This record gives sequence, C-alpha cells and structure tokens, in this order.
Amino acid sequence: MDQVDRILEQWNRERPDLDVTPMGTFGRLKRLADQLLREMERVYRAHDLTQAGFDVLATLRRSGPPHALTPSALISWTMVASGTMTNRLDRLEARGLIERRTNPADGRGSVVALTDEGLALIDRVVAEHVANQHRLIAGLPPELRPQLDEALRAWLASFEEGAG
Amino acid sequence: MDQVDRILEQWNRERPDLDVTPMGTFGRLKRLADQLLREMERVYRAHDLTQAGFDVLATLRRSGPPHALTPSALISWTMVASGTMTNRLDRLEARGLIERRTNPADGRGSVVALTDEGLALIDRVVAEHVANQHRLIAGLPPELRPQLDEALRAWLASFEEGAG
DNA sequence: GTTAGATATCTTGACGTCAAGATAAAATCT
DNA sequence: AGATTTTATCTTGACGTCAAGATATCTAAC
Repeated sequence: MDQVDRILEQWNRERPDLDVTPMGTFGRLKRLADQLLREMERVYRAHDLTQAGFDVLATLRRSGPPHALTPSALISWTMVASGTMTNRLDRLEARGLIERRTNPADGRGSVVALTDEGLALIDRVVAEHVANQHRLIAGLPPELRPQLDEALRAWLASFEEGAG
Repeated sequence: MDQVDRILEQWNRERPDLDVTPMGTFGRLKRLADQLLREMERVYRAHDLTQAGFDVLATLRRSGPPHALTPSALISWTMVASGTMTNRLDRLEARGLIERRTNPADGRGSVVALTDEGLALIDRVVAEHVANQHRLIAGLPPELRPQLDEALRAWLASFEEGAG
C-alpha cells in the first residue's frame, strides 16, 4: 500500500465507472522517473551543470574523438526541440565548454565540439554520475532487474517502431 | 538493439573503465516516461489543459466531495514546490476552474475548491485520460505487466521509505 | 500575555521547454 | 542556370519549474 495505491483507491471510490488499473503503472513510472532524475541532478549541480547541459556534453563525449556533432545530430540523440538545443548550446558555449565551428560540408549548419575544458569536465562528471546510478539502483533488488529491463524494453519498442 | 543499447555501446568503447550497466535501465525508464507523458499531454491539450493543471484538478476531484483541499495538501499529493503550486492555482483560478476560499481553521492558509465548471471539466477529461492510458499500455504485453509493476513498486518503495 | 520558533503561502529571479515562424543555404526539378 | 522544395538552425513568446527569501499567522513555552 503505497501512495499510488491510495490514489487508485480514491478513484475507485469516486469514479467506480472507470477502470483505472493502468494508472498504477503510469503513476509509479512517473514518480520513480521523477525521483531518479532529482537524485541525478545532485551530481550535475555539484559541477554547476544541469541535466540539459550534461546531456549535451555526454552525447558529445561518447561519440568519441573528435567529440564533435552537428546540432541536428544532438537533437536526434537527445530528442528535444530545435529551439531547446539552441538554448542549451548558447549556455554551454558562453561557459566555454563547447564551441560552434562552421560546418565545411554544409553552409546552413555548424558543428558543435567539446573544448578541452568541456572534455575534462564531462569526463569527471560522468564517472560520478555512473557511480551515483549504481547507488540508486541498489534500491531495486537484483532479481527484479532483468524483468524490469525486459518490460521497459518491450514497451519502449512499441513507441520507437510507431514513431521511427 | 534499440537506441539505448547504442548509447551503452558508445560508452563502453569510449570509457571502458566505467560499468554503465545500470544506465540502460535509467535510459529506458526516462525515455519511456517522456513518451508516455507526451502522449498523455495530447488529451490534456484537447481540453485546453496542461499536465500541471490536470494534476491539480484530478487531485481535487478524487478527494471526493466537497472537492476542496488546502494548497499544502495539494503540494503533498503532487510533490511540487510551493511556488509551483501557487503558479498552478493562479492559472486555474483565472480560468474559473477552481476558487480560493479563506480557511476558517487557519488564517495563514486557504482552501482550494473545484468550481462547478472545474468539476464538469475534470470529469470529462479523466474519462478520456483513462481511455488513453488503456490505449498506451496496449504496447506492453499483458504477461509483462505484473513483473513491471512489481519492480516499479519495489524500487519506488526504496525512496518513499528514505524520504518519508 | 509575550516572545520565539514553526508553518502556509506567495514572490522573485533564473532556467528549461516547446511550437510556430523566420532565415539562409542545399538539393532537386525543369 | 533558374525556380521550387527541403533542410538546418535560430528567434520569439508563452508556460512551467525550482530555490530562496518575504509575510503573515499559528503554536508552544514561559
């Protein structure tokens, strides 16, 4: 009997005409995602970063040398709107963590690259981030992890098909 | 091999010193939650509501007659900051969906109540919302649902204990 | 009853997000 | 080549969110 169960109880009392069974799954998924996000933000903030900035730096970092991608590629990996990416890049550029270079292959676009400072920062933060994720996943009993992964993968696939 | 698998592959190549196994779980959880939220927003928007407004109206509705709660109670159910709730209430009040009454039991606070219009609206939207959730959960094979619920419940509990 | 601390809510300021529209350059079609 | 369409990115405007601080009121201890 957790908070989500109490919510379902209320709906069953007030709107017995509705079958709110799925709401339990949605509610826990959202609350859990919120909690995890909030916990992960702590690490970002300890390095003066936000989730938004971390996402961009991490995407550039894991793309490998020369740690440079077009804004379009970043948009595609991070699944945000173009205006959102422009805003993220503006802030990171102002802090000297990335730089925008002209794209020799396409005059419309640019290429975003980690600076030395950006690379050093993200390498440090990612290590802490991963350690933090290990800490957080400790709350999920190991025997439940494969079944969670299986379900998440299957459900997510139903969207990536549809949208892909 | 989905998008999250590709991300893990990149990390393993670029930072083989890190064990990024948990990142798959986190990544899929976040992406799935984002997708579901985005799908649910469609229903809210069809009624000129946002997730934020829906949350408040739904919380009042399921609390049962007289459909009135203090801002503190709303904050507790929805888990947002006090300033966020003030903002939400301002907008809903401006639209005539809720009203703020003085709290006879506590001069510091107020009581937020659904108006007739707010009650009629949320009753309509919730029915559509629940139908939409049934549609969305169809992407998750029925035999995986119990194991997803079990894992979510266990993991979430590890936070509600800690924070509670 | 006064004072000191706890609470309930609002205000402020800085970010982050998106949708829709603007701009410039590439690609494609005649 | 010239016209048309598509694409890449940025701009704008409206929201939503939080943390930190301000106010007013309640509660508890004297």
